[in-house]
Amino acid sequence: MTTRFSQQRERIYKAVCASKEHPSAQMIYDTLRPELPRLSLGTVYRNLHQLAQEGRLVEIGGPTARFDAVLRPHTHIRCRRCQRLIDTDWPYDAALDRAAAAKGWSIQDHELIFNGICPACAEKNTNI
Amino acid sequence: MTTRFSQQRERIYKAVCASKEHPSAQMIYDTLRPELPRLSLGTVYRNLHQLAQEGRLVEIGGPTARFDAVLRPHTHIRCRRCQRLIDTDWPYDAALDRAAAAKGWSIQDHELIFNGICPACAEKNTNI
DNA sequence: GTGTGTGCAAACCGTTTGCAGAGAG
DNA sequence: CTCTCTGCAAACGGTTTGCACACAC
Repeated sequence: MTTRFSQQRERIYKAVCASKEHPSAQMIYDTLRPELPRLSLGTVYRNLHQLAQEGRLVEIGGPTARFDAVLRPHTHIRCRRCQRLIDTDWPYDAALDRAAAAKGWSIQDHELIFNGICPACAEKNTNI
Repeated sequence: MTTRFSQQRERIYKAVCASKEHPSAQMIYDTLRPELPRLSLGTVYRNLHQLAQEGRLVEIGGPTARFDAVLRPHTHIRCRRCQRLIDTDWPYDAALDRAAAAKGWSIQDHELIFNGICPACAEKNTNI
């Protein structure tokens, strides 16, 4: 039951912190593999979930999960072309949660994700 | 290239419209199977995507995709226990999109999903 | 008749899990 | 020594795809 220290867990945590883009499990795996050649993807998933459960990371839902070391609630922008996911400085509005707590639902939080095209993709590909 | 009429596509579209909860591909398949015993899940997926591309449906992202026949932008509440997904009457704030169009991103829209526990689940299971 | 749509099954991709062995305490 | 964590590989669930046939036009 007690959580022990593990080299892999710390490396995974640091990799999430170091990444500007909120990485997926696969991205972390790819990043760490050169340094930890025996690392397995299962270990990455297990540790990400444990870190999320401990509250050291936040999991951002989606077709493929992304992880975020910024714990304060905030909002994201996602690029529809390259799937890049970054923070907005648009503030998380806790008033929304209070207001939405109608209908008998108990609201815990909300996810606000803006969809669009990032500058890099817009430049690369003018049409379509 | 031209889109032809298909019995299945219309049934799938009507099934999404008829469902109060925003159904997943599997839900639609289960709903229609009794009436169309030869329907295949692949057909459901293909038609949902085509309907979304034609703008007759909207796809709501998530670990498993959900589909919505309400085209006007609006927001959702999701139950963390039973995964039920319903509409909020909380208005979609287009001002957010305009405001977020900083940093050179071209914002198309946003997804605002409240997470919480629905009344039914709250009643069933007081703890955990 | 031409070509899109369908059913079926296999493939695919992200994620989870069972197991035996390695490593932390 | 105990018990958690790891690597590996198999399994899993949602989704996509290749193929031959059916059906709309």
